Amino acid sequence: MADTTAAKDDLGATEREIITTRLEKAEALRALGVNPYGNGVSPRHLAADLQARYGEAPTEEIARDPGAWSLAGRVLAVRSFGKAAFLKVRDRSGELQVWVKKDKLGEAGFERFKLLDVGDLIAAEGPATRTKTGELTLEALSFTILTKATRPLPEKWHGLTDVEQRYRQRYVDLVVTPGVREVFVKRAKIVSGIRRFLDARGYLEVETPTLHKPEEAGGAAARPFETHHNALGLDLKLRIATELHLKRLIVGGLDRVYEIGRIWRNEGIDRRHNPEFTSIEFYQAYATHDDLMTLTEELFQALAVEVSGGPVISFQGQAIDLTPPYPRISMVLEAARALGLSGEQALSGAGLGEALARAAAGIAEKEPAWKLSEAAKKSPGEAIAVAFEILCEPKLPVDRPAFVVDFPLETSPLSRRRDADPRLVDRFELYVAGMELANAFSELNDPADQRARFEAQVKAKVAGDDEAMPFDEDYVRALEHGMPPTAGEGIGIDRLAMLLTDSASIRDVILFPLLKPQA
RNA sequence: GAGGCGCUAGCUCAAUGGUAGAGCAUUGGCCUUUUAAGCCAGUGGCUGUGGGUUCGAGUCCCACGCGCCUCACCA
Repeated sequence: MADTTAAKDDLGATEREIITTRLEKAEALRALGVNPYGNGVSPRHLAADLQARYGEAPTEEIARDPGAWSLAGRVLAVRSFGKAAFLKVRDRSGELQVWVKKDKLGEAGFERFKLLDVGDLIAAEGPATRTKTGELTLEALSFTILTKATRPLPEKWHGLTDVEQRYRQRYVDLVVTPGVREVFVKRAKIVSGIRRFLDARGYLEVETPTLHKPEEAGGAAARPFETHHNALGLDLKLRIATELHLKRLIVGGLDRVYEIGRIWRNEGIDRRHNPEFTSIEFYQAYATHDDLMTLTEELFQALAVEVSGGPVISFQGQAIDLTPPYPRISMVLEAARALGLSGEQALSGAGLGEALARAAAGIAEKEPAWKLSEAAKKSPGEAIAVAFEILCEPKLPVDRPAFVVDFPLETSPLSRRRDADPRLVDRFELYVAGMELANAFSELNDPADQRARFEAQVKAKVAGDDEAMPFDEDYVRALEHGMPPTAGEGIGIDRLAMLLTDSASIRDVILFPLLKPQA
């Protein structure tokens, strides 16, 4: 019977009544010879085709054109007049009004039409016309309900505003919330734009393992998800970065490689973090981190133009100009200056402890003050990084991106040492709108140095740093075969999508963000 | 993990501690140029869950669940 499906579910009386009624309509359609879940209908046109064909053409011109247009899509609104109705229909290209009239459809056709509900998927065919109000409209000579929607859509004016439901039922969100579809179209453009950009520069797209043996799960400071392969009896981790495998390919002579792929990090969830996210990492042999700054500027400008229509974007009310060049801001010098020291003093640790204590005393909030004073116990390089984060990061430019350069060695276990100052590495991070969007460096290719850095990581891990990297012996072996001088970069695709779609939360650029199960 | 805010009909929202309401949707009636169509008449509720205070709880208290924001961790 029609209501068995509805009765099984945990529904309120109103919703059950709606579903029951719609199931009865589906049965009524069957009785009239219409399969409420039919197929085999392929529309020959899109809503956008009619707009493109007629544009602002006057009514008389459209009337001269006998064109039989054929559309299919979801009915989003119905304005019914008894023997005629106007439907708002949407397909993947846009929306178009469909005008259904009893005298055009005939008695039988109109009986079938009367079983329509908002939300149903339909196909219609007929000539175009312009209504009295000037709206381009398809006048249906034939009309079919293709798929019966048995659940009601949210209210037509306010739509779905409960963000929890929007994320849990993204299929509804995409139907009723304006702009959601556009965000994901833009996200797709960003990814394809990056591919085109790198492909044009001779890069090869590759895929590396996402299941890592425990010793492989490095390339970043993060805690991994753990899993298990039954047949091999092998504990595995989901990758936290693609870095170490991609650089093995540089050793292998592929020279320019990139991978766009999913990364998993077993950490907190907030506006800028989802446990699984998408990164692009690319590596270019015979390039330096300076080369990558230029390349990054070109890429970001190109993507802004492609996705937003110009280099100046608007993010959360702030105009941001992505036109190169972006300022380079020295982590060491800025942190030192904020502490009242010279860069040399900060790096050598001279007066650093006192300066950190002074700075901590000058901060009202407890947490950052505590972090600053704790930093005095760390190495100068680590202390500089902490001081920069607390004292300088909030002061980075807001109306344009900024490269942070001059990273201390201790914070960068895979980066190449600077020839001019071995306490620093050739590394930069790109900050836009307060978000870290990219991280890049000239790669460390000295296997002995890499071995020492891994050993330091292992020591840190033993000392309690559960984000320190494991010792990847095979990666050192690869370096021993010789990796050409190389620069590499990673970009967070989700954050880039946030930036270019003006989205405040990473959940707004991930189709199905991770949420706790409902009670 | 900590703090703040929220959870009422399918959806969007009301309701001094005193009979849970409206709009949309839905159902029935009228209507062949509407744009959140209109007019008339109906239906629809375990107020997130569980305790407590009270003569009486959507409202006050406690616990729990889910979400959002801020912070911590992090990209």
